[in-house]
Amino acid sequence: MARAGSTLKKLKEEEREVRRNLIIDAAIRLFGRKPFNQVGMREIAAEAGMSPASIYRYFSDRDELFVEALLRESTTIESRFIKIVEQGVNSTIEDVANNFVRYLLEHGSFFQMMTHFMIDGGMSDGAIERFNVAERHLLNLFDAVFKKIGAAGNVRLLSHAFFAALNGIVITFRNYPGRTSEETEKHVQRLAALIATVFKKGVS
Amino acid sequence: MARAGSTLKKLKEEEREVRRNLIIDAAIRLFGRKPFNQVGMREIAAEAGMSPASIYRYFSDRDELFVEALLRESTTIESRFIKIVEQGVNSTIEDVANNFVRYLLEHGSFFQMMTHFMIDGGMSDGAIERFNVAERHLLNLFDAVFKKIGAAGNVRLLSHAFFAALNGIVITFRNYPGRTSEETEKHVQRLAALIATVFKKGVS
DNA sequence: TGTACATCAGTGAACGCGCGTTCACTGATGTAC
DNA sequence: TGTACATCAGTGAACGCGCGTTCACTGATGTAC
Repeated sequence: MARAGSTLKKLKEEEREVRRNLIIDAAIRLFGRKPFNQVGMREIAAEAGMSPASIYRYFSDRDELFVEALLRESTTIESRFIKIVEQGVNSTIEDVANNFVRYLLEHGSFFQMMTHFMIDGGMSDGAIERFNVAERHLLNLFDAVFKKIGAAGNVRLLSHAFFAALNGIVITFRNYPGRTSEETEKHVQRLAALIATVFKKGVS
Repeated sequence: MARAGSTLKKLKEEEREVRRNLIIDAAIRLFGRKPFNQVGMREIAAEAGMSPASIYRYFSDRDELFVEALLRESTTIESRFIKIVEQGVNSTIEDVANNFVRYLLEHGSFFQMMTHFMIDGGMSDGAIERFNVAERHLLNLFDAVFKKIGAAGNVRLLSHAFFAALNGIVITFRNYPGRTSEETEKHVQRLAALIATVFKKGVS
């Protein structure tokens, strides 16, 4: 009895988790389509196929949902780069730069949430800490790449500059007026390649 | 009579221009203190010492005021860098990088408006064009600096990358949690100096 | 197996608030004769 | 110079809307005996 009961309880919890993820997925999909502060609870609910009130069965408020979404995407990008850097045999700076900006361009959701966090701020302390953990993991990977090419001096500082420069490229030229999205992508990748080259030549 | 009349009319117009500028000044001051979308018309009115309704005697709507404010700051930064680059005898890449990030850190207003424009978009076509003119002037100055140090290849592409990298540094580390504003400033300037060095070594 | 009760996910409608903006009015200044 | 009228900047109060969030309820599922 107790066994059966606890199994059912577990199933219930799992189902609940599935629902929760459905909502996060819906939010992430919408952030990929439009700016952060133009995505409302009603729209997320519609995208997830439920009523706005239902979301509040799973998240205490808007911020909690957004933080979960950001953290989920942070984990995704982190594991993607672990593969690229640690498992890839020829993971050059160019590869990393190219993959990073491609990720930002493709995952508009992550981009929107990250920049909103950086510029407007206002996240809870716990959320900030969790986001920073992911960011630090990414920086560790960058460190490894710079060490591999024999960079001199403070490697972490290089990673900071590299990370920030790539962010800046995407932020500055992602919405450049009068360009098609193909042109934008191409330009951003050219600039990312340039940054990679300049860093490669400049740090040794 | 006609002369006196037109003089008075002119004075009226000048006075009107002064009032208009008071409002823009107030808006810019507020953008320096808090994120873009947390500055409302009521607050701007209070800062300018008038009623919210009065603002609409000078600007047709919120967007028009914000665009004027952004363009004003764009002109300011432009003339500041014309001085630094063209008149300064020793205007190295390092100087430009340092001045640029310092400007962004000090003029939170320009930073807020620029990033809002880049990330959220949604400005009128005319405003975009005017903003781009200012941006292009800045890039021309960067071009001149790169030419001076004998950069090879596509100089404008270098300027794009340099501009974007510096933007990225400020955006990424301006709000870094757990740091005082002095530490932040120092870190940003260190990274800007690093970017300048890397570019200097990497482009020749 | 059947019945009475408890639990809880889901929801349409409403609440409360803040925002950009407009309305209807006042009062000061300029103009005409 | 005095008087009647026009213009227009300025404004307190209100409008209308959209948002995050909560309420009060329904109905399905699980539990006890």
